[in-house]
Amino acid sequence: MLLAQVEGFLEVARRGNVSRAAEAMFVTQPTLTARIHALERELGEPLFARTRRGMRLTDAGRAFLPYAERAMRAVRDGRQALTDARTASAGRLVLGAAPAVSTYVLPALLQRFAAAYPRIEVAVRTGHSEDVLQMLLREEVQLAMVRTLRHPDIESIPLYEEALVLVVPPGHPFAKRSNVGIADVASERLIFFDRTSSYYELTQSFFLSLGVTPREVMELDNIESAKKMVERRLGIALLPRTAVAGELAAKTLTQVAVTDAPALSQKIVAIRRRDQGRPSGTVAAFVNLLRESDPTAVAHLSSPFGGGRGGG
Amino acid sequence: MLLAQVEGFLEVARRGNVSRAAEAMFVTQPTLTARIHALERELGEPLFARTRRGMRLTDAGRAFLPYAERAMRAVRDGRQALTDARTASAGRLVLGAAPAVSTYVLPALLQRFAAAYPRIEVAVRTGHSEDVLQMLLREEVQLAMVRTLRHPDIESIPLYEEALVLVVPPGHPFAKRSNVGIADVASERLIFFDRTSSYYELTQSFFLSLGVTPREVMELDNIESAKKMVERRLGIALLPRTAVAGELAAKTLTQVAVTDAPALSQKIVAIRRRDQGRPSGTVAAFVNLLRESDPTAVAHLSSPFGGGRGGG
DNA sequence: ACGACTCCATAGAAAACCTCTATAGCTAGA
DNA sequence: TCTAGCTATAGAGGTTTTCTATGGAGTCGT
Repeated sequence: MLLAQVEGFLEVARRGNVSRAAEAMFVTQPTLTARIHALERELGEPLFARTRRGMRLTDAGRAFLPYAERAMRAVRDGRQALTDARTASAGRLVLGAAPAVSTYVLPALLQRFAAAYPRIEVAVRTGHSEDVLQMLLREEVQLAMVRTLRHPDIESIPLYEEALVLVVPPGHPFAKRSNVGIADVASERLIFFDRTSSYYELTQSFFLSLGVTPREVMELDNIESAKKMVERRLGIALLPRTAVAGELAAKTLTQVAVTDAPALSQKIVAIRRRDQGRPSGTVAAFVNLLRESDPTAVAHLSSPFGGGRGGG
Repeated sequence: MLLAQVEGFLEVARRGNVSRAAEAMFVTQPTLTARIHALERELGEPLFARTRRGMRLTDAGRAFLPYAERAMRAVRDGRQALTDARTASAGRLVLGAAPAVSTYVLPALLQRFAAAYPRIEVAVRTGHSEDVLQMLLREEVQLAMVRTLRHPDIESIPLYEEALVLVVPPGHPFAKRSNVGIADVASERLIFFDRTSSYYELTQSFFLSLGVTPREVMELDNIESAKKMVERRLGIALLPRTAVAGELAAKTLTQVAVTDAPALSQKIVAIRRRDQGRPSGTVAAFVNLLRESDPTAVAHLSSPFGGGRGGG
């Protein structure tokens, strides 16, 4: 069965006249007649009753009609869906993101994205970078924003460098001192978050590499809680710059520079399955927005502590 | 776009491998490759990313996939619908019927029909014969059961002859007399039904042709009410035999033969649009049932008064 | 009643398309 | 380096499709 036959069937059914239908379809009447005949032969039943006035649907034709319409509509909609996806005017985008990205970076990005592409439906799956990588490999997400990872089947786009900054409650002694060293930090009550997260590993090895052993006071499984703990003066913490931007601005937390330690930061990248071909449609639209956002929404989130600026 | 291309797309998407998909579709690999290429060219976008291991859907391909499936399903279901209709194993049958047919003849018929073809959905539109004819011409019904009508665009199948019989309440003087003449009838209180119905016209001209003028007592717009009136001894009536079969059996009404008048009856036919081609599927199934029913369910409804027996 | 008109069906030739076999190109893995 | 497994390509052959031209049937108007 050919779609041209189905389409011809619909056109003839609509107009009750082969000649007009043929004209409308830009073919000759014998061509369309042949298509109808072929379709009837294949279906084993006349779809039209031939009358003096033209073609009328038989009961069989009437029974087939809704299915023919459905098939043509499916094809038409499929074409439209591709056009939409190509122009990114509609479609669906499924993103994966590490928790810090999901909570502190994506909202602003998605706000801009939704404004630019209102008809694209966006879904976000949050998880630790390694878990998100697995989602990507299983094709549960199309694009993921995580810390730098290595895997043969993915390719990465550098996004930005996220600094871990030392935050203390307002009025904390460190806030007034001009010189805070890593040894000072290690002797304070420290608040860490999420032992299963890469941040934990990163911060631990940071201290170890500097020859100091932090005095752990508290470990929480999410950044929000850690911030609250610092605000309640239960300790100080090294937290992602993006996660404390609001509190720093509101002066409910104070950032303290550590003078004798290198910048502590982590590269955030967008990753994608290498075998997925060129990013197309919705993904491409989002990636473009990421690039554009770099000097603005994302760049200003880069910390003066680590100072890094994401590649583009 | 060809359905073969869409089908090939689905098969390749399912298996992730052109060669296997080709094998499954009983074509060679280059053929299927060509189909995929043609589809991609027509849609203006690669649907697959070619990898070492085979073919993976691109985002575009994934976007198109549900539509392709929908289209193929529509075609498959359409084929099935035609098969069902041909074997009358499923489908829809829309009948038109005159009130007396709809109320007194169809129930038994449809009961048998539903038993024979349980998956056929039946709808009945009731109206006066002329109205039902219009429905048929407007293709709102596929087949109609009405009194004999003449119209160039319809063809008729004789069904049965429906007699109008004289019914009186039990214990009525007529019930005991061996000889009731038309003059006797005309002098009784008569109950008619529905001036807009053909029955009214028929009964009126019946009396007129016999030179008697009936004394009309009551006119009702439906047969059920007329029967009730007779049962309450408000008069006697000429009613369709099929409509009083139950009451006669239950002896709540008594049939009286009129000795000096010809049979009064009306031919009931099934009509169909002439330009609809051979009755197919559900309609054919119903027509066959009508024919089979003639000696049984329908024939016994023919009245000993009129005595007519529908043609077949 | 006749002729023009409209409609679908058919014939035959030309063109387009599809499908095949054979083979190339590429990559991964032994 | 060689083999295996994948898709892409080339070119021939054959089927299919499409066209123009015409037939045949019936309707409508004069």
